[in-house]
Amino acid sequence: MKDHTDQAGQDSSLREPISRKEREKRAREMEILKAARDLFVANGFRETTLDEIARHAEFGKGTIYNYFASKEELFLGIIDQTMDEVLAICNDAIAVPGDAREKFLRYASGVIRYVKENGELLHVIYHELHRGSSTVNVTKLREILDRARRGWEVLARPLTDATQNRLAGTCDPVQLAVLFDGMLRGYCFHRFSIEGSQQVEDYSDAAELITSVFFDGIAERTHEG
Amino acid sequence: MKDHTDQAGQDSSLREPISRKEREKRAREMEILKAARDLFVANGFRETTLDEIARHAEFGKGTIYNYFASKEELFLGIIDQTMDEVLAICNDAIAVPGDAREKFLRYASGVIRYVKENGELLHVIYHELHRGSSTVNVTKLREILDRARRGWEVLARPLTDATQNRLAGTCDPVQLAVLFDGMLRGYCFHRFSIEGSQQVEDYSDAAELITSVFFDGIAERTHEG
DNA sequence: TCAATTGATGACTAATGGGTCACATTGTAC
DNA sequence: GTACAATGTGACCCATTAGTCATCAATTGA
Repeated sequence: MKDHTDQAGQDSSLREPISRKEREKRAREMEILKAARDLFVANGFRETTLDEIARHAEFGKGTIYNYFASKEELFLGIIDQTMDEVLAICNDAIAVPGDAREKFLRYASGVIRYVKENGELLHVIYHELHRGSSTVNVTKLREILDRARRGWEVLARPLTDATQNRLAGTCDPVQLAVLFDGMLRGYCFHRFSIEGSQQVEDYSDAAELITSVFFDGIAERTHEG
Repeated sequence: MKDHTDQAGQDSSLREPISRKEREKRAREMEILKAARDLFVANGFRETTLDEIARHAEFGKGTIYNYFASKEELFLGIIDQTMDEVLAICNDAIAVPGDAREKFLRYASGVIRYVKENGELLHVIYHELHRGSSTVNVTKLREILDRARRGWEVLARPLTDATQNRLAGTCDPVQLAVLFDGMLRGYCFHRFSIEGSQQVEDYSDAAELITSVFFDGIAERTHEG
């Protein structure tokens, strides 16, 4: 899906219907998305004005509307990107060779890094999802929720194996993935919002702690088989 | 600083500085808080207008301002109530006789019930906390965060005992309480927001699952001592 | 070179909603 | 009953902001 700019008129251009104009349009679209995202991350969705976005993207306000029909649509574009990225973290994690523990460890450090870099973006999105009705068109919302679900399903996959998860027969693995995700987000909230993120560069300790709690629990191991 | 209008001159009124007027004022104040809370729970903070609150409380809009200086102050009043209630759940939980596991089980079912009854109130509050700067006066915000912290500290207390927590020496028990809380909120988000809360009346299963994961982990127990 | 088409622009519009205030209503004192 | 205080009220004010559109600039094609 990459565009190759064969300007000298090679035949390959027949198989490449994306013109320069189209490419420039796309590039500008990405530019706007990028600017909007920066501001949403920093200030939240509702508290970011279109004028700010336009100024930050170095476009006129009217221009934004040549690319996105509304502020909501712009936001949906960003959600799309984000969901893709999070899903990528999931897929990357379960591709790790080894047992479920190692996959979850990778997922944990992936998410922590992502939240560190993207601030409250995920939180803002979850907040919007939370309150379906008013803000965002409902069918689009369903679609987004489905994608969130898909992420959990990917994570749950290694947990369906009884050798990886003593509760495999007892409860829904997706439920467990949700709990793991909850711990992660709880950690991130606590670390980056409550305590004022004092420049700790390495979060692998945290990822390991969370994974360890999830798989081994915090109780002293007794010798019951 | 209370005015005591002991009109009939009984001696007992000396020991009772709250006049009828004062009581009625307080009652009306609570009435307004209740109405505002209903709407915030249903629709969120920003999306609730003062006109709606006034209409729902059956007062004129101007009257609201005789009791609260601003919409923000009204919201802070609700946060105060909520923090008290959550702290009460914490204290109730650690008062349960038995080991840490039983206390946490109580906490879990308390929180799940609370979220079920109060909808996204907690989420709305956390969302506002998240984005300190703009919305809410900063010193007040610090105070609120401190109260959240205090809840975790209460929960962490039984975890400082090494017989209750194999990680007692290794990591901060407050951190662990945060993780537990994260699982709870993850669960609630998933149950009440993502999946459309199909009338399940009993959530003790969930509370038990979460507690079990937290204390025992999901890994198959091997016989390593 | 000169239309013509495409696209950028920001002053403007309309709607929203927090906050105010002059007036109305109720309660109290004598 | 009258005067006075305290409290309730909603029409109004004004700042904010999503969205529009007449106008302008750039590019294209002949």
